[in-house]
Amino acid sequence: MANRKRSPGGSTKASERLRVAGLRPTRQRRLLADLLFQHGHRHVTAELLHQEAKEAGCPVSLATVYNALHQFTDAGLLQQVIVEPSQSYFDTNIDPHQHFYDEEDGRLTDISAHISVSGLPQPPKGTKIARVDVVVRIRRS
Amino acid sequence: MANRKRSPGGSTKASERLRVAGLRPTRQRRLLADLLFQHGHRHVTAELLHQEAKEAGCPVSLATVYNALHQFTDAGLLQQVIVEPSQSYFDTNIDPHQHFYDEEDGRLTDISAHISVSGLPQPPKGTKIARVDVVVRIRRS
DNA sequence: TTCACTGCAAATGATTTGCAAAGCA
DNA sequence: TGCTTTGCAAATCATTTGCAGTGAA
Repeated sequence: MANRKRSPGGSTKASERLRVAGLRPTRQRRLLADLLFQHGHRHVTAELLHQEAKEAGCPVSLATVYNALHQFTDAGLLQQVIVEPSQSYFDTNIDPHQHFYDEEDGRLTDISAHISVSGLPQPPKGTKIARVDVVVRIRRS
Repeated sequence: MANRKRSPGGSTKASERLRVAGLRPTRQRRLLADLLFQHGHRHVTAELLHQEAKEAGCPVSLATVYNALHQFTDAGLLQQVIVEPSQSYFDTNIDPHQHFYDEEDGRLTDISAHISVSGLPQPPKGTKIARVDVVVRIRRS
């Protein structure tokens, strides 16, 4: 590994990101942030991330992974994607966008094309639209 | 109650619907079908339907409610709506349509307006689009 | 009579929680 | 040091399953 400069507190990219988000950059959170944000956009489940941490030689408790995923989401670093009952996905792409979801292999993919949804009615009175989720469910032909 | 004609087997509307769908019209399934289809379109959870059966004076085991909901769905009488991890909703409206979902009170509403989604890209090769789900998440202002 | 269906209770799987020990500021 | 965070194990919650008893054809 190349030596990487870091200040006494451990100011890597991940630490920076965490600090900005108002989260104390602990060892576990730094590792998870690295796994999540180091290589472009990703879609992960808690189980998967937990597994990756273990494989990275830095085991983190599953409970901590759950905590971190929710803290990251609350801090606006992640977005939760709901496509299955009984399993949560977290997306490192926090811009408004849509997904392909393959029900057969449980794989989630960002749709890069710009999709427009027209004809949306007014929301019921007393409410406003918080978000419009579009999930395109696909199957092997 | 008005007296309602029924053949020996119990040919109510519900029985008919079940028979057509290829499901044996048992007492429990008839009750659940009545609760579901008697009064226009509905969105129910297993827990809610179970509760309603109990209140109707015809308690049905929760396991049976789950079985029935899935059998009805497989038979094309219901559609499953996924808006929350950890809880399944079933919709008696099986036509393609979209939903408002209020995250605060967990209420699901059909969108009656015609929504069009344009700009959908080709699905990944080897796959085809099975369904496009649109969920408009709303919040109290 | 026979095979599908139901009900119960136990099993499951994802997620959460309580609490003592460990870690960052 | 003091307050936050972690890890473990136990608790929860929705859902599923195994299996013996029940019911529809």
